[in-house]
Amino acid sequence: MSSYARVRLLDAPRFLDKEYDYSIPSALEGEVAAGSFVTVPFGGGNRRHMGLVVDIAADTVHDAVKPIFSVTTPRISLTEEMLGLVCFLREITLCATGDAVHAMIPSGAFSGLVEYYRPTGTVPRDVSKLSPEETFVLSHLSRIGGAGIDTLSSRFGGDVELHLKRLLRMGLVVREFEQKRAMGEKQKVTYALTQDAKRTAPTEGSEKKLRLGQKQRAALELLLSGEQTAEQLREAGFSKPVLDALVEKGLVLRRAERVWRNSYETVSEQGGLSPDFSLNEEQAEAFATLKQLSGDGKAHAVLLHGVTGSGKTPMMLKAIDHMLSCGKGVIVLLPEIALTPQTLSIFCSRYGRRVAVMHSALSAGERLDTYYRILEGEADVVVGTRSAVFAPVKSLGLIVIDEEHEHTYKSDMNPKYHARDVARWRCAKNNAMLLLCSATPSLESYKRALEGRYTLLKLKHRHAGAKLPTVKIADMRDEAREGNISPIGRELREILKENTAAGNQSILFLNRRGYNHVVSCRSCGEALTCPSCSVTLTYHTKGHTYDEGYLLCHFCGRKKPLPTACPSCGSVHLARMGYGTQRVEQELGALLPGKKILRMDTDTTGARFSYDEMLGAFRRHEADVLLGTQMVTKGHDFPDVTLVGVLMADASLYLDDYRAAERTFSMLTQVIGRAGRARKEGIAVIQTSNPDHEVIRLACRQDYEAFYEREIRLRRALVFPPFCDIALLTLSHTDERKLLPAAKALSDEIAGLIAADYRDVQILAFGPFEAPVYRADGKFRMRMVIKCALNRRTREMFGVLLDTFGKQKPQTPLLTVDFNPSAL
DNA sequence: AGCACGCCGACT
DNA sequence: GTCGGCGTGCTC
Repeated sequence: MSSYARVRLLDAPRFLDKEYDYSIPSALEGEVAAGSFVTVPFGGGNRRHMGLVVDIAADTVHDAVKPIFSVTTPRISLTEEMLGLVCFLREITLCATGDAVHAMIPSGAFSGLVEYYRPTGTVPRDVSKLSPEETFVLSHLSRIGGAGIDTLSSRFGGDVELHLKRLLRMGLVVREFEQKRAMGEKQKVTYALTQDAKRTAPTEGSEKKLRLGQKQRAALELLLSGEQTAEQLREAGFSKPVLDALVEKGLVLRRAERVWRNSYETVSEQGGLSPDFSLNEEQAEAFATLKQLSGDGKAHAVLLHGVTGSGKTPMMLKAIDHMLSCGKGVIVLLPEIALTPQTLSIFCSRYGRRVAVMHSALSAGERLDTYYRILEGEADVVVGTRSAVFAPVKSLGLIVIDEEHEHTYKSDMNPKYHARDVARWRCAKNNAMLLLCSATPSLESYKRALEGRYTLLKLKHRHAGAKLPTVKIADMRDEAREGNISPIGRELREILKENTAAGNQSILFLNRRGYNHVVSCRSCGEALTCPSCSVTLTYHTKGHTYDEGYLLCHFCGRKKPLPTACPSCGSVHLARMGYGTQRVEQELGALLPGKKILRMDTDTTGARFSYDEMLGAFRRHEADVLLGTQMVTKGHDFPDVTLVGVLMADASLYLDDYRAAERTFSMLTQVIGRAGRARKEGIAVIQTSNPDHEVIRLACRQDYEAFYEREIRLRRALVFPPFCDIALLTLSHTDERKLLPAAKALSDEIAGLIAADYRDVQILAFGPFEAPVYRADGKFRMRMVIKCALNRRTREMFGVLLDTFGKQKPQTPLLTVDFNPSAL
């Protein structure tokens, strides 16, 4: 009884991403199931492609069915849940199957196929037909017996492909596709003396009999003090042959055990919470509800809305404890910026080796090991960033999303998924609980909670009697009128001086890096912009001298020296204006002589843990002022911080994004919550040119409910999410002239679809217009913003759009679709 | 995407 | 006559 495998290709563009039927050769019978990864012949040339078996069928409607080549090694395969998730991801993000799989499986699990060329050995009939280069390539291949495309092109340059094509056609070489070797397991090798060796004390005397060399004897002496790892021995100058000889002589035992590459093993055990902390009344009540919900074996979504400092972390830990005690696995998602050793130590000290950490800085090997540890059930508490939502946790019982409103949970690369959507799907599949935590929930989640689709739990009181800081709004318009151009206003200046003099710490927040925000020409008024992006360049100082700086594009990261003359009019009078963290740092130095100022932004936290080291130093009171961007708003309690200053509270208020108010509110609420968490009374100074703006006032009062009411009314009136969905269509190309006709065609195509096959789909289309950053990294971008209600039909329509635009000839602008993007 | 098939111009 | 241009169409 034969059966067929329904296969989707992993390395195919979207329009080829369909199910293809393949027969299962008898050699592979029983080896192929839904979820298996296989290689299959595809296309006229029967090129080998990687595929995912999505189903096994008893028959096929096709008459010419090809057989599967092989099952990939190692035999990694997707569970039913993961297979379902691949399909779900593909449908909701319109990505290709391959993109979905790569988001879920570490790339080291099975590396792709390598193109491999081998000489056939046939003698060319007519040598004169070969070009000198072709002869050269062929003779090289004959000499070494075959080579991969990578080595060939690095040896002969990019043109090899052409030469190889000719050689291929003449039948002088064949092309094969071999599977790259998957990443190996890491082993820890230790050496120890055998019982025998210990008994006979092989130091003096015995070496003559055994004919030990000097090195070998020294190695034995070292091992007398106890077992040593291969690494330690190598450092002590004992190479592998020396040790092998001792093993051979039966004096030393070599032991190899598999180790997991776990970069967080060394994380210090300094968790901030004692293992058996207790919940306060409010928390206990909320936890009781959680426990009760999880008891019915159904899927639930809970929104935990707690004011800043209300102790959401203890709640989270109790929920995790409970799930683990029920034998369930847990995933905890944190924003990238919050995934610090301090945070991790909370989990690692509590759950020890059961914890697996997943984030973008892991090496391929670490990622693979982590994946297997989870797969094998060794780790059942997964802590990580966005992509950890795909962790193959066994019997998943809980997914926690901390700081639920953070936009980092939305991926802006393929597949453009939102971790919240994936989490919801997985919880529904597993009858698990989704726990969303935030002091300032996203409007979308809060609306769902009010509608009863999520269970809403509130923590209204700050923990341990900590009080909210006194909030002062400093009107910067007064300062400007008086001619004060300093970024630090008078009021903040005074309070800062007092606070520092009293030995207290302060945090200053400014969401702008660099020294000067813009450099513009005094003669023609032109501002300097990045040559490949339409973004003004920021002036950064180097070291301590103001004039030895450079220009940096914050969009593409390009650096260039400050020109001596204006590129558009030639004038030498270039003015550096506006301010960033570097300039504020300098001003603080002058304002607070002898005090230590710590600047924290992407420029000062390049290395992997320096961010955390800085936070640690600040916590140990090694600095008086912490000045920085976004980063200072996150992180943990600083008990000695009694002053928080926000330098440009309205900077983010007038971005042309419908979420500008939400972002500003959330950011201000969190910064203000930084001050006065402990017993000490705190002050927050909010500098703004819009002191009467409602969003700023509400944030100062930490009044989320009022903010929600205000904002949701606006969204409803203007029809913005959560009252609709937004599809962002982007056309990009290096040639600006190609963009306009393509934009027109896109707009027409949409109109055509809406008028014909998709008459049932309601949309509101805006554009095409230039993207806010029209030119980025050398490419020009036109956009359309489409308001719609996302459902199967709407997505299908956008899918059709992607297919028609993807199928066009090359040289035509690329279309991408992003549903509910994190930024407009 | 790749690779076939297919139908026109300019070269030994 | 053949080699090679890239237009069109298919891939289980």
